[in-house]
Amino acid sequence: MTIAARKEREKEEMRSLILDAARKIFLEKGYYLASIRNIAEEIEYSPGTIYLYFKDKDEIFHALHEEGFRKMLEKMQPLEHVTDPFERLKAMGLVYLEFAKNNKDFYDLMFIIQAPIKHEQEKEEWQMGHRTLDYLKNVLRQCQQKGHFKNQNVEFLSFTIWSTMHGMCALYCRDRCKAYPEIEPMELMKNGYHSFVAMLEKL
Amino acid sequence: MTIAARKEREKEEMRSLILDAARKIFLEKGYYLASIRNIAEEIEYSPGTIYLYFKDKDEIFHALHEEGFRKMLEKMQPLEHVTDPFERLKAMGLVYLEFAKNNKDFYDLMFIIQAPIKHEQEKEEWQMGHRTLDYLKNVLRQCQQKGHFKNQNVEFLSFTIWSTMHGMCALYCRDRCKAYPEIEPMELMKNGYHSFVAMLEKL
DNA sequence: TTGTTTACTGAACACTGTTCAGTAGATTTG
DNA sequence: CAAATCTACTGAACAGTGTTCAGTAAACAA
Repeated sequence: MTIAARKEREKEEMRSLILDAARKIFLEKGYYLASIRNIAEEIEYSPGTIYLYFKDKDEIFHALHEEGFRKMLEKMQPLEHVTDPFERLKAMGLVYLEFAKNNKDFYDLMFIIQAPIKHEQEKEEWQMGHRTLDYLKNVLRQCQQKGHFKNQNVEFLSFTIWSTMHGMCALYCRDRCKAYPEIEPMELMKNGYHSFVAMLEKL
Repeated sequence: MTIAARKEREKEEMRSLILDAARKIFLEKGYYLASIRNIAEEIEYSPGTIYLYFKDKDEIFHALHEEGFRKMLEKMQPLEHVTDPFERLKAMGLVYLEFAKNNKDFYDLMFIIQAPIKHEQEKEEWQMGHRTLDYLKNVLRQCQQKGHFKNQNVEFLSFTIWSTMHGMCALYCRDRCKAYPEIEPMELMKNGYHSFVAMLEKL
């Protein structure tokens, strides 16, 4: 059994090796400019080898995609301990912004790049998305119980909030913040976020 | 002179022909999947011909990019006649949303896809962006004179508003509205926008 | 009619994702 | 231990990509 175990381990290690190289190349060049040959060269194997561990380029991409979501959810975990729902909502926004700042390329890969999506993968990823969105909606409902967002529909409000956060991060990732040459991108994001929180507070 | 004039005209016509085909292919497949050979086939010329009219694939892309901005600014023109600045601001948002809805692929091409940008092109496009952004900031300042947005910094507020609008459109273009399976995408956008306007009104 | 200019072609180059026959080495069997 | 099998890997091949450029045929000027 020890041999089979070792082989299993080696297989897992090889997958990691490929994924590490892929992460580097994908985050450097983006989906379309990253090539299998680049990744193969990085780990000093032939291109064909990669196909022994991943079905195609897309499967590698989606493995990284999932990794990104795990990374983000990890950062969100500690917020469970913030009891006041509005405070938790505000903290969630900051964590989101912070994640985009610290993992610019990951954010791009997770939320902006659209790689050809196979149906099986789609399901899994939507589950991830639904869970996150449901969490947001719950926080909003809790806020409503505390008197916030009177007469607001949680579905639409959650979309607005998601849009604003995503919009900021998308503009940041694609360097559109240059449109404000006088202001540091992160200062812009933080203060833009404060503007938005001010709106939420008065709503 | 008539011959030279005709040649000039023919050259212009050929450019248009290429651009028409390119628009079709680019909007169908996106930047990376659209190929010069596809475009050439569409107009029944050899691939080499296209390079007699455009420096490279990028130049074609940016010609379409510009076309998109002209299209959008055209839709914004009539809003000059809305005298109340806050009403104008609200109308601008709707026009923006409407544009993304009616020109989904164009919006994607204009605001989400990032093609390798050459420095010369960058300048022109930033001018476009700066002008639009300056216009937004001016409207916001006029709103402030009418009592809106007290104690708000126009720079940051404009970024927040831009982010929200772009966020909605980006989620729409990349089919993220599916996260709300019960709600029609455009209903989501319109109502999300109303949520946002409600916030702006109270700010 | 001859010479020149112009518009266009399509083969070539270096790249891409992906497949698959072939191989060298590790493992199992007799 | 030797022979057979099995496994992991290779790298050439295929059809595609953007781009270049020598060659050509038609339109124009002399």
